[in-house]
Amino acid sequence: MSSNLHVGNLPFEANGVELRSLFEQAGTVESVRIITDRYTGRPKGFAFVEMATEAEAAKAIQLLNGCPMKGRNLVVSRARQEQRRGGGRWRNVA
DNA sequence: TGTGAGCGG
Repeated sequence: MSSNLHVGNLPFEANGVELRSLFEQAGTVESVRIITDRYTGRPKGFAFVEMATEAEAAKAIQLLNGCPMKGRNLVVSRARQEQRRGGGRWRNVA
């Protein structure tokens, strides 16, 4: 049970450790994943932060959304539907 | 490297 957060406007100078530390101020961070291009290996400039609960996720949004980080302000919002990492395809659709 | 959506363990 966790709530995924989409973090945009992420400075390329930021690391998952810094992001995690930031989000831990809002609650329990399950995991932090910085998105990088799988084909070029370049950072896409945004990340996903998994919070323990929806309440902490909401708190993280209020605390870290628009928060200045390394000269850039973060954009924290709820992640989209998680049907992206389902292995590339939905489950066996009838 | 910028308004973006994750494929790894």
